Amino acid sequence: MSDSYHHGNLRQALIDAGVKIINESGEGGLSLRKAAALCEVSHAAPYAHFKDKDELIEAIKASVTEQFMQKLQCAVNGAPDAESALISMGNGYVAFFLHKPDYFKFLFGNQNITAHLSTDKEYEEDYPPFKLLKDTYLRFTAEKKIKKSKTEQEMDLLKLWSSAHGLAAIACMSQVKMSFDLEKALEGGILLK
Amino acid sequence: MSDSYHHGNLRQALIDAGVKIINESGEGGLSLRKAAALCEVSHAAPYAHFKDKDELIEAIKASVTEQFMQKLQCAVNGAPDAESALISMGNGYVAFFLHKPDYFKFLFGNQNITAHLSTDKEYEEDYPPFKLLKDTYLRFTAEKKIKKSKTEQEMDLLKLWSSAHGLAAIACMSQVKMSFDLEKALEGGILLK
DNA sequence: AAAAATATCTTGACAGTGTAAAGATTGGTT
DNA sequence: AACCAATCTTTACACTGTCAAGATATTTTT
Repeated sequence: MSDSYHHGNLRQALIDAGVKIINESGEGGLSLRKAAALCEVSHAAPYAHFKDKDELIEAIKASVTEQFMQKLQCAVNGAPDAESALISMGNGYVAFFLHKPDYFKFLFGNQNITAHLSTDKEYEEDYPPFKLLKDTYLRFTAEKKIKKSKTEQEMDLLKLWSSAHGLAAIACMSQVKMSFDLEKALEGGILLK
Repeated sequence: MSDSYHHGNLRQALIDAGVKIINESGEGGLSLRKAAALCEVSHAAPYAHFKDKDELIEAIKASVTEQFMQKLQCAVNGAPDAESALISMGNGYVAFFLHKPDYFKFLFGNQNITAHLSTDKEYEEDYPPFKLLKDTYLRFTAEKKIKKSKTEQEMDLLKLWSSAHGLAAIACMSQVKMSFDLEKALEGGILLK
């Protein structure tokens, strides 16, 4: 808390600095030393809180993923039933990155994410957005009393996830010219017919 | 051709060295100096052929994209009609990266690709794989005598592309556990029902 | 409350990186 | 034969991640 030697909460400050740098100059502009400088701290100070540059990047990703999850959770919570929750979650998935393309590149640029398509096991270690998708999907099949084999369920999940993710990828990573407004098209149901 | 000072074909040798490095250690292991060392040339020699590291990377991407296009073109050429060409192109799209996940990360990790969804304009500058998709799709609508509005066509293209791309992304960038064989599922028609 | 242990931060150093400038070597052109 | 442009080397610099050693503050122990 004292202003001189100890920062007080350098760990979180470094994460916030990282998010700021990514918003301003993308992942390419992110360096340990710049983040440290933003926190007015020496270039080696981060090593008291992170083993690696990678470990800082992981923490920044977790922070951005929290924002992402908030948006997805909102979309799910605002839906009257599981079916429309699935749809508005997909729309929220794409819309989030449509407004923050740099976040997409940062999160998925070279990162590995853990996901278990299987629906009959523990999957607490799943990538949180995927876990939410799985839960919502299972709620959907329950509400609609849909009976599907395990493999069919897994394929449904894979299709749901990859269609939303693919649309976000194309929209964020490519210079796509189109005559329609993608955000409006989402509401119109381009994702899930 | 002489062994001493001039390399002979350093430009292509650097590109090949880059591809090799990416296959062995991913994009993270790629540096100008390592590529130069592989060609047994000084660390500044690449600057006679490439303005930037980025320019070398672009050239490497073009080389990998050629391989990719070859696979897609094969898939299209081997199909009896445009409809099955569309399907087998999508399968080839995913299968290519399923065998070379590092290529996916390298090509789409942080890169921008140009694509014009509009079907009634010149689009020679489009990303070649997308151009092939667009051509095949137009051939398909012609064969089936399908009449669609411009917007509908663009949305079809976007859906086709993003579903294949999304599936490849999920398969390559994530540690997904599934109980079925994705490659078999592709042949079974998971992509285009 | 004093002392010891720990967490946090600074300084200095090193190898690896991209890139620029200046000079050496070569092949092709006139 | 003389010149020119292309190609390559050498040298240098700023920036990066990381480590080691030491300084300072906080917490724990006695």
